[in-house]
Amino acid sequence: MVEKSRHGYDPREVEHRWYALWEREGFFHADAESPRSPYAIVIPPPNITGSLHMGHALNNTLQDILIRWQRMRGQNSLWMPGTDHAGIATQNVVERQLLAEGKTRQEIGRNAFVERVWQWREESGRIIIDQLKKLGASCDWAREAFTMDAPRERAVLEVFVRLWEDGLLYRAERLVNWCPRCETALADIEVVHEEADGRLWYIRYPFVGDTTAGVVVATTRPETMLADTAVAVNPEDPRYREAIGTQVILPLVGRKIPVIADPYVSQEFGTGALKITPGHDFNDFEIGQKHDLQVIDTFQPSGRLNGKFLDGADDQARTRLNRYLLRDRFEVRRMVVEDLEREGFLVKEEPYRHALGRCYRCQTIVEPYLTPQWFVRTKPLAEPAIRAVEDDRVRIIPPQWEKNYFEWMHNIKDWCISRQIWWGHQIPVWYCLTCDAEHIIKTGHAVAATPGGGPPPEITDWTYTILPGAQPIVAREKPNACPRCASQELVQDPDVLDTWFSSALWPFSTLGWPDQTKELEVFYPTTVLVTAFDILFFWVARMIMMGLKCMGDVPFREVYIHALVRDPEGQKMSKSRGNVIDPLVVIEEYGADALRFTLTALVAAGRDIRLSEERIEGYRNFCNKIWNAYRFVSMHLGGDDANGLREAKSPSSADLADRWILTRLQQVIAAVTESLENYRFSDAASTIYQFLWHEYCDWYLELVKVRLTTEKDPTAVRTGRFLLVHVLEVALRLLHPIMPFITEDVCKRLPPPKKETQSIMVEQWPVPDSSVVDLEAVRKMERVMAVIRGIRNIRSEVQIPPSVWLTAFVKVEGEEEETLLESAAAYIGQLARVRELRRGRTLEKPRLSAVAVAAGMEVYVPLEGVIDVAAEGARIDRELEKVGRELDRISKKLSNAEFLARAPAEVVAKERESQRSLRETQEKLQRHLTMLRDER
RNA sequence: GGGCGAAUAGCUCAGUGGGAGAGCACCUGCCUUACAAGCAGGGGGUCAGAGGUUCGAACCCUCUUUCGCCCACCA
Repeated sequence: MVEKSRHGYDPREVEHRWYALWEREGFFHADAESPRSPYAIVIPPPNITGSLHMGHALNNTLQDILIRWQRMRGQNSLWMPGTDHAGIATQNVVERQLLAEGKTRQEIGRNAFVERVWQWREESGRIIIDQLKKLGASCDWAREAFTMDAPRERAVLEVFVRLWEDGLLYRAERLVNWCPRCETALADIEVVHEEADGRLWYIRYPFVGDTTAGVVVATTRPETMLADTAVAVNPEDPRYREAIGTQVILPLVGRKIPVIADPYVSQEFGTGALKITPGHDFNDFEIGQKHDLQVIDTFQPSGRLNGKFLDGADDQARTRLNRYLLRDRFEVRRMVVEDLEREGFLVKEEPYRHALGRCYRCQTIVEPYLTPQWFVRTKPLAEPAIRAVEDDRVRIIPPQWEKNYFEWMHNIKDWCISRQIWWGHQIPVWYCLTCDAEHIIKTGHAVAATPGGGPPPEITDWTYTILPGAQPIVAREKPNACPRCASQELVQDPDVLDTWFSSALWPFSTLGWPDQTKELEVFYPTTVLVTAFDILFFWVARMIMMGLKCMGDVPFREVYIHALVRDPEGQKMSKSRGNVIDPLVVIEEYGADALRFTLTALVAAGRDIRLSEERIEGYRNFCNKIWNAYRFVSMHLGGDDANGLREAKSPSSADLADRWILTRLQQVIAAVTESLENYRFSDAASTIYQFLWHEYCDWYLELVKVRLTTEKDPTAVRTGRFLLVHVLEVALRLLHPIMPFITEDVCKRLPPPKKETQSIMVEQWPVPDSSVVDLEAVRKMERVMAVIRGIRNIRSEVQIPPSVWLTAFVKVEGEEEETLLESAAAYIGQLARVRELRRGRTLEKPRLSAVAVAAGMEVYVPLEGVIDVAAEGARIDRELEKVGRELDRISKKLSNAEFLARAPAEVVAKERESQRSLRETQEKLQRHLTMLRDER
């Protein structure tokens, strides 16, 4: 085991050292004043709560590949980095911390809480940046931005004010998705719908005149009945024709509510009668508006019941229902069902599977909730954004995602951008306490409790609740006085903006907007955006809308959408499933290069990646292969110093192997370049893998060995040495964007000697040199390889050990073939271990010889004297007997019913497998035996 | 309910009109002086099923089956 690691590549020390050098030398920096043409990518800013997961690793590897590649191509390559304040997510993290200390955010107050989040951000919020560096990301760190730093804050406020001025913002009381745990509104796409097992309860609402009869409604949320204000049926429904226009009694509460007719109600579902709760259901709200129904909102922000459902209840009901007060909605659900059953209103209940909406941050079941919120009118923004993609001003790759984009954009709803949390950009809107006195409720919070009944606690935190109808004063900064009444008593809207609002501005806010910076002029629109599909609507669509609105141009010309990383079973990686492969652990064990290469090799557009550790190990071995190829090269450079190698400026040679590898190299350069141009990352990776391992190492190194050990001509030897270095060096440059560390390390070690501060990352991207392309040499070399394979094949079939040198005959058809074999004789000799290679047009097949066909040529290997035919025959006989016995044993086992019944499936499968492979061996031995007998 | 995608070797996947491929796993032989994290050789597929177009189909069309994802207010 100790032996094994002796010649292994150790990434740990190497990666850290080279990254530090790149950063120190400023290789990541893009200068806006540079005359080179721009290539820009803005990073999808990771959340400050985050720690690098495989999704980040993939996403940032792909961006880094593009950035490094374009930088080598001479572009002014800017990778704009930064992090996202992640409003709700971050607030939740800090709230949990507080909770562990036995405190709540309300207790410490808004200012102290926000300060605490900033403090947390200072300590933990930059972890992910260090992790990106471990991955090798070549971001322009000097430009690092944060969605809540001062320049971004300025951009956010500016956009808000402009949208307001253009009539694209409004504040209105609407039913919104509400998370009772986060106690905030959510945008529609922040609700995750998930199928779940629930129940459907059937409840009878008695008629006012005849309480023995009534209308039966079906509901999945019986607790909402407390706020019902009608029952609706379909106007066409014959069952309810009589009931329409009458009144029913709301069970438990005793309120009288009308039976109304609305075509929305389906006759097929449930009983065909629908309870209407405009305060707690989106559809019911609309029906309520149409029929002018009262809206009762009987939940508190936390999802507990307030007393509004008691309005209109009789005294008796009041007394009984008081116990629902301040209880959680699900607890009330149980109580309501119980009470309904006891009082005979519950007709039946049945299991029912339906979709539940959950908060995308905390998975709590959301409630439709009536509150005043800020909305962006999205239709006018969406139209130009749709056109931009239609016109290919933004190209989505792969294009199948366009359909999703259009689908969503065409059906876009107004975007609720206000959140009732504290961590975020506070909305730049003020209200006048004087003019709007009746629309503002002021609540005081005692920040510290007073122990032992001392003086009353000092109130330092005031909360203002802004009711619908208040007149907003929208401004970039706090106005000195109310423009209407000149009062100086102004209060700011307590809400903060949706995190995604600031994300939507990212492509231009990071470049200095609203100032007219050089950076904006040079790098906007950015070249490409690289992201996973899951934030196409959250982020990509909104960036396009905001870019067009604020900059008058698209934020990026292309969007490359990649897949998600899953575990080997195709499951999403998650901590609760315990199937997470942590990229940092992988980097520690296998190196960032191996991880990057694995992700690159596996990424196929639009298809999820199933990542397994074995795969990473395989590509770690590739690193090792490169390392050992370098070791071989360096130990064979002999006395040729760097200058000697440099003299051979144009890599030309008359040698077949040289011309072959040089041609292949040019083809590989072209192929890798083309793959990257088309975002075919996995093609680029496998092309270079195949070339380095299976052509350069497996063949070219072996071919050159022949020359280095036997050739007398110093020029030929020198050319060989030069090409060993040259081909490896060019291949490393092609590989650098994918595997930045090992390529840097090996390149540094290859001659000519490099300065410490030199780096492969600023070397030129290779360009194919057509002057060295020789397709004929490739064809010829392939034939030579076929001959070598043919002989090796024979060796293996007849089990000739490598230590035995052979005579081989090749039957050729023409002079050309003869010349080819002549010139390649040394290669064939060495690689196939052939002492004597005879060739000719009239060769007779010698007695007792094995045959192979290689590229149309027949190859014979005489076995006389090579193997002892009699002994070999006897050996094969013995082997056959052994295999036969083993087969018998397995067959018996497999025909044993008891075994089949008892043994675990994998044991049976294993037995079958070994049966199959034994049969193969048997057949092969049989063939050899037959051959030996025939030849005799 | 609407939409999208997938089905190819034991596993993971590439392959878009003419040759069925790669990596891993498996079998055999080799510690051959760069590399056993390796080398050489080998076995293995009714390209989900059915029909159609074509001289020719894994590939194009239709249907079916199975799986995955996204969107959606039928209580």
